[in-house]
Amino acid sequence: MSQTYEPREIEQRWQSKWDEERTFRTPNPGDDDFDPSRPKFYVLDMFPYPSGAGLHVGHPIGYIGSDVVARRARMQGRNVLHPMGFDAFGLPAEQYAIETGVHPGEFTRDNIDTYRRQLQMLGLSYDWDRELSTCDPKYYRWTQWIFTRLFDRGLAYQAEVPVWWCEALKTVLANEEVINGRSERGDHPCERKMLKQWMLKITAYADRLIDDLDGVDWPESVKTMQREWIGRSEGAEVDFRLELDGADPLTVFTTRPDTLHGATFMVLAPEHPMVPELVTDDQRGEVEGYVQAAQVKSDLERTDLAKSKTGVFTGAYALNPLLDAEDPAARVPIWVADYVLMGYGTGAIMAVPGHDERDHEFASAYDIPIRQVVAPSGCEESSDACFTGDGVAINSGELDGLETAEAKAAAIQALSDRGTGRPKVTYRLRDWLFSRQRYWGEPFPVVHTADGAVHRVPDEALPVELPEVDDYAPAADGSAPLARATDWLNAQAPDGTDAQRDTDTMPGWAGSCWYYLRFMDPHNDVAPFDAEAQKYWGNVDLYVGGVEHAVLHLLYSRFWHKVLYDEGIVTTPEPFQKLFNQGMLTAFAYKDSTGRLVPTDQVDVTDDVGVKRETGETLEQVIAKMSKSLRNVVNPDEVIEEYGCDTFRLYEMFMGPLSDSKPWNPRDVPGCRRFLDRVWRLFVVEDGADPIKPALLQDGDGGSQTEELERHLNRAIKRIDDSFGPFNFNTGIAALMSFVNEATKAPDALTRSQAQRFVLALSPFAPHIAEELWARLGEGESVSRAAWPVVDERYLVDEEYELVVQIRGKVRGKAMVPKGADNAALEESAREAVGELLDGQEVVKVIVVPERLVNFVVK
RNA sequence: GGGGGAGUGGCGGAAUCGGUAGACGCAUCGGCCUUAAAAGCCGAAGUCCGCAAGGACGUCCGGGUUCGAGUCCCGGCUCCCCUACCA
Repeated sequence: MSQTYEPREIEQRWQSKWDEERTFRTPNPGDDDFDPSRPKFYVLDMFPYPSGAGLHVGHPIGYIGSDVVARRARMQGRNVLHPMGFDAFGLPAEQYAIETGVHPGEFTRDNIDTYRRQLQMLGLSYDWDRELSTCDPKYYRWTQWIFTRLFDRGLAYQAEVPVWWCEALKTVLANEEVINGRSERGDHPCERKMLKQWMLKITAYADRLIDDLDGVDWPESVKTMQREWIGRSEGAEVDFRLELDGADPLTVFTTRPDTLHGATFMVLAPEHPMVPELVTDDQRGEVEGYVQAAQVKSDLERTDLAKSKTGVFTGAYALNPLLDAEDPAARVPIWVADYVLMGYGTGAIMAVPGHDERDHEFASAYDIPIRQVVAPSGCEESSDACFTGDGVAINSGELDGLETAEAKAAAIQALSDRGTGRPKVTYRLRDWLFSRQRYWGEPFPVVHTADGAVHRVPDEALPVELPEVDDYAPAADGSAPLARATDWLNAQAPDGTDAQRDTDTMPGWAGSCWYYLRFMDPHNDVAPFDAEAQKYWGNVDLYVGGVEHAVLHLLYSRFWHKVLYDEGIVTTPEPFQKLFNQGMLTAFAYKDSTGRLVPTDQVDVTDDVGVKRETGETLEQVIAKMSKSLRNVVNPDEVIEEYGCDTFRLYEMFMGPLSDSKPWNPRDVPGCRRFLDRVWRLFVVEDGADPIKPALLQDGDGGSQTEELERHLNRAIKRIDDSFGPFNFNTGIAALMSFVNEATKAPDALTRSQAQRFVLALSPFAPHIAEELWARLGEGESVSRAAWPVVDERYLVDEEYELVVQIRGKVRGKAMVPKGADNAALEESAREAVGELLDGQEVVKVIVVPERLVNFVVK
């Protein structure tokens, strides 16, 4: 029998064994084999949406990283929860269903099978007994259950709101799903419409969502994005009385009440409800035309493309509440302009062109007066320029001389006294639009009675299962597919009266809001999860995923988690203690002289130079995202087929720090395979008959070379350990490579103990070859449950080291010196090392840094 | 416009505290092995000058601090990611 390294055979054999023996099964509190003395560790990947295309090599880089962490934690004696599941409701499956008539559930199931197969091929140590899928009624029963808790608390409500309507998708989309007026999925145009929708009151949690970020170990950039997304801003609401009999005052929001005296006009959003009421007859035609034009403009046109601001005068005037009505400055004209958005604040502003860039731009365009009311500190001059910073109030009556902060407070006080204003905190965050007129999602667990009341479905009647329909497409009028499931539609309210089910479904984000909790107890059919299990597992210790979820998923999950915390069913205020974002995996692409990217399959690459096959033109190598159009997408199946899964895992970890974005280079992959070949040959004589070198089956203590190897091994394990902090496994793997290089040069010096510790240190990265060598070393237990090797500090220090000798900071010599030598001895050795180079030089100063260098400073 | 990150050989990337720049891997070149090739093993290799010994220059650019700067400070350039009229 040949003893060559055959990764495919080894990997398949061990994967089957792990599967059969449930090697990575994680017991819960209460299970027979649960050991409460071990500390818990919950490592979670952001679970994937299983698309039809399968995984590409960029997908698993985070999964491999978290798997490496999970495997080491297990070897360090922790109870490791490391599960995987699928985010399975959502638009792509439904679009596919509409196009093909295939049930989205069937399509999704097939995709999940592909994903599961691909994930299992990677040798990831998941506890597959805990696998879940958000479209499974056993799962979404509890998603609905949580929704009813939100409903009971008044956090879920229906309202007529302006929403993004996507005609192509025939559904509403959340603000976040619309980018520049086009749908994020599919890039279809979208428009604003008023529709009755389910909303979740996430704004009630805005402050807690900001404040509790302080307690989690997340990248600062993600915390910043969340804070900015919530966008808390403090200021005041100010009421402007209109010069119009019987009209309600016009309320605006401002963060700068101190600049109220500088308000020379006001602006309403085109959608503002008071526009038709206050516009004068003279101006009506022009205003209506403008409002209509704004309505059909996409957001893209209203923002990006519109470099200059536009607007029209309504003919109406309002009165500044801080000024005497007789004061001519109190009378401010009201304009309509689309740079003011209905969705923020009150949809109306007081415009202070002296101290706001946008207002300044508008005033300049329409010749509106600019009044300076804040002077930069220490400078009494005022100018026509726009000053947006803090300073001292001027031209502001009673506020004059006050610093900006004081002036704000004084202005708010003055307004409050007059009953024309009040302090106000506004958030950029809107309530969460939570319904879709689609089929493939969780039905709402509510029924509507004829009297217009909404009743939530009692717990025991959950889940409200999705009915079968024969057409998944929304109707042309925008009514949901579920409206056609007539039998299903008719239900009863809890008191027995006739009722209708809700025909909307929840958005794709719903299921992912709490899946990390279900993993703690995924088969529970009397509760979303057992209280004991949740208490033990707590929150996620390490959550690994892409930065693209920095706001939406992570914000929504945090919101639901806090609601569950208030319900008393989770014990931590935050769901994810530490967050880590893996970098994006890119690929090389090639640009021709016109700067166009050439599809990779039309490029020949030799010696890192790309040449366009047809024309022979030399191309410039650049780094680009992997994309279908560039044909530079690499499929993991092929890499694993050619080199093996251990090589694939090792390469992905060896490329660079896990958080960095870096290019996949197919030419580098064989280097990692070569390393594993060398590892193998260190243990196994390939053309021999023994499964392992016989010397490795006995304890031995070797000679001086063994001692030297021991240093290398301890250094390598130290670097591996260190790499788990910053997730730069590339440095740890490099140290393992160095060890193998040394051991290969002295093959007889390697002892059994060293061989074992090396295999253990390698095992998180290349678990299959590690299991195989571990077994061949005669060990019966899986390497994944063996104890992680401990560094022996004594081997990290050398008794002799190389002292660098510099003259004026330039390296001029080296000397081997014993550790612990005193400064005088070091200087003496240094003088010897540089010899005559110091002759005739005047040494002004000698810098001695023990363990490092000696530097002679000469004139 | 705002926020975040990054610029080191032909390429991916190393370099605890300011202390030998380029670990490890790829590609390249040489040697050994072989009838030959592949594989493997051993070795060279930042750039420039030099036969060599050796020297000069080198971490995006320009200044500064220091005995000594990839690392610290000031100014500028380039690239990537996110975000975008939020009053």
